[in-house]
Amino acid sequence: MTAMTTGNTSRADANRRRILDVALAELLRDPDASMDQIARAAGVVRRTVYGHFPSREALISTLVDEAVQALADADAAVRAGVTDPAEAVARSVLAIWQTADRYRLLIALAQRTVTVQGIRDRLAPLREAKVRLLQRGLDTGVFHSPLPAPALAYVHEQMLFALMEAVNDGLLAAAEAGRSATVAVLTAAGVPASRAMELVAEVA
Amino acid sequence: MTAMTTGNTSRADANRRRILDVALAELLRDPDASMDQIARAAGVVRRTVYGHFPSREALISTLVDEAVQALADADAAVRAGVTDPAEAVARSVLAIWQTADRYRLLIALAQRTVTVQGIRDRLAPLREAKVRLLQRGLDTGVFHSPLPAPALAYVHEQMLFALMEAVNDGLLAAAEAGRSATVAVLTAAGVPASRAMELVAEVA
DNA sequence: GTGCAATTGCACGTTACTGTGCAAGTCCGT
DNA sequence: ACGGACTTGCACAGTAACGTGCAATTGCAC
Repeated sequence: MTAMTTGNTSRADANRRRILDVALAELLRDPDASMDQIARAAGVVRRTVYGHFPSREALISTLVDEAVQALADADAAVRAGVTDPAEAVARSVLAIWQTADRYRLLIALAQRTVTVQGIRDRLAPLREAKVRLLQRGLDTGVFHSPLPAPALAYVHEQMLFALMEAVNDGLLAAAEAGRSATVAVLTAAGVPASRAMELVAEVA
Repeated sequence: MTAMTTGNTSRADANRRRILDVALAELLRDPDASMDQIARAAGVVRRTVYGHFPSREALISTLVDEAVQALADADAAVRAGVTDPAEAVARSVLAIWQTADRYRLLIALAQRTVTVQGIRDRLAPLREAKVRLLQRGLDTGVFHSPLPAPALAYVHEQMLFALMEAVNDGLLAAAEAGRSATVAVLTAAGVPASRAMELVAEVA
């Protein structure tokens, strides 16, 4: 197991990649999944995982980094000069939905975790941007809610969580899920269902 | 430690009660809280907890039973001959909000848990009732959503979760939280914000 | 104030997981 | 078919938690 630190052989890279993918799935299913569970699920022995990641912490940290990156990218795509808050939210939700699993991991870990110090911190910029967006919508009367913007942001986060769960449990068709989720989120922000559907049709 | 099984002395009862209360709080904070953490938080030694509950499993199970009971009671109060689905939902949310912590424990444990077999089962009747209620609202046009009733039920659950979190984090005034939450949930079901506020004012 | 239940303190045995070391494989490019 | 990167298998030490037994102690109730 000596090397692997230089890691440039394709075989090792493929394994590393598979371990990360499987780890994401396993940790989603059970946030306390052991290294052995993850390794076996990846078709590899525990010892091999330690060849790629020095510790469980490091593995999860890598996962979190990738997730934050994916989210930031998705978010950047939204910020492309959209002025209407409702449209911005619509685009944002649709974008996030694409990286649903990673988003979900982040939220799940950020909710309750001493595990990786600073998930909340790394998510903070995104959260704040979202809050500002919602605030603007509330101020301009595009959104209507008795909730302050930060609370509404929490609600949106958890709604997406709920809808991913619903897809997992077969309660919601995966094909339609993204659009449904977007309409649901807009509706929760007080946008009339009719207007929400218009927007989604227009954006998607 | 011999006895305690007969448990009728007030001291033991008080301890048992306190352990349960503290355990609820600790498990809410960290679903993986150890028996030692719980015991210490309850101002008691680990060994004493085992005097009251034969196992961690049993302790949690008791907590779940109490929570389900509290929820069922709250739900029963709602079913008192209310025909309008929107009003029923409003009453339901307000009632559940009263037992927020317990509800939250249930959802948190039910989401991810091999721990106690059958939390989902024990919650199933309540979930189904909720789904039927939502379905009726969708059918009669009181609610509007692209989501099927079961998915909407998930969303409502998670919304409450998010709002409790928001209260915890000081983003939402505790005094107003119940009413705000109710309006938010109704809004998410596609009830216009104005109508939702009317309803809440009327019910509360 | 005394008695008995309840609590404590401590010492176990058990299980499960993490992270590491090392020797023996296995796979792939060349 | 050779060599080196990668993987496996196994063994190990360290840690943390569960659940239990027992003797000593505390504190209510009467």
